[in-house]
Amino acid sequence: MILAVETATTGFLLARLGAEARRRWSRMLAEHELAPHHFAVLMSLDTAGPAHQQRVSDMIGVDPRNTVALVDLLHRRGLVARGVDAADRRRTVLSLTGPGAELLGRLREQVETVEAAMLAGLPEPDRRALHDLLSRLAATV
Amino acid sequence: MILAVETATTGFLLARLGAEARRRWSRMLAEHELAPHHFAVLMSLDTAGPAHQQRVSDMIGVDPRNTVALVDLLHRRGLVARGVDAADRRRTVLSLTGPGAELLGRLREQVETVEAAMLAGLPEPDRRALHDLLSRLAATV
DNA sequence: TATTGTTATACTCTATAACTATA
DNA sequence: TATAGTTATAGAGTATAACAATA
Repeated sequence: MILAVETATTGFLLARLGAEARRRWSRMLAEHELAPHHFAVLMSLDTAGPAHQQRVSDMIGVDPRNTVALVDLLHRRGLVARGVDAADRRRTVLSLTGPGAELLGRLREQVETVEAAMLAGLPEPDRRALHDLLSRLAATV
Repeated sequence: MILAVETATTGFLLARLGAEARRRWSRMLAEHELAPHHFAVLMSLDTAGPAHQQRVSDMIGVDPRNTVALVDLLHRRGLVARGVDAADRRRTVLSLTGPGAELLGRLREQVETVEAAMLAGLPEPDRRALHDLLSRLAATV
């Protein structure tokens, strides 16, 4: 894959490689009849613990109105539970169910395999450096 | 914007930040009635010089069939020229027109402003390191 | 009055299938 | 037979507007 690397901006490279990562996730997750965003919801709940729907939306970068359908599907499949926050009854508290956590574990392995293939062209120290830089940028954006 | 940074994979961070970069590009380019991919086509032609449509597709990561409409719009606006490759008449050679190059120059400035804002949370040496790592990864994927 | 979640909807982006013209 | 470009179209993803319940 040849890219306009010489004059490409950082944002362009992020968008370009992000789309590629998404495509690879997509193909893998399709076997489980899930989209990348569904996996992102599961992953964010595993990281943050039970969280309000809006918090989840922020974490995965999906607008709250588009998060509704994502959660609906996961809820129908029994992978996440919906609860009402007693302190603020407007809020829905999402949490991983047992089956949700179990599936997430298996998905994570497959995702790591797919990503390893995509990042294989970069030596290990550089892969770690890239991950670190992306994490720090993500925390500020 | 809080992110599931701790357990996020590199691919997730790429997709997440790539989508954010695309959103910011989008808002800026909308003033010129262009989409991110249109700008990417202009940028790739500026980098590679006259190029076959399929080469452009590879560079910007858009499927050739979806590139057709992108080029149609740019061609209608007189920003890119379509020519036929004499050596292989199946091929369309795309090139920047004068107005295309002129508009690209102005767009590039605005894009750089938008991206600077997104990357502001990262110190300059890290921004350079990130750009370098992304470039090298892009060359291998 | 502001915020959380929600619906309906329109729009954009991406992918599946198949055609044409050249090679 | 294979490849470059194209069309049509369905599906997935995203954004605009507005609403009900609660704060």
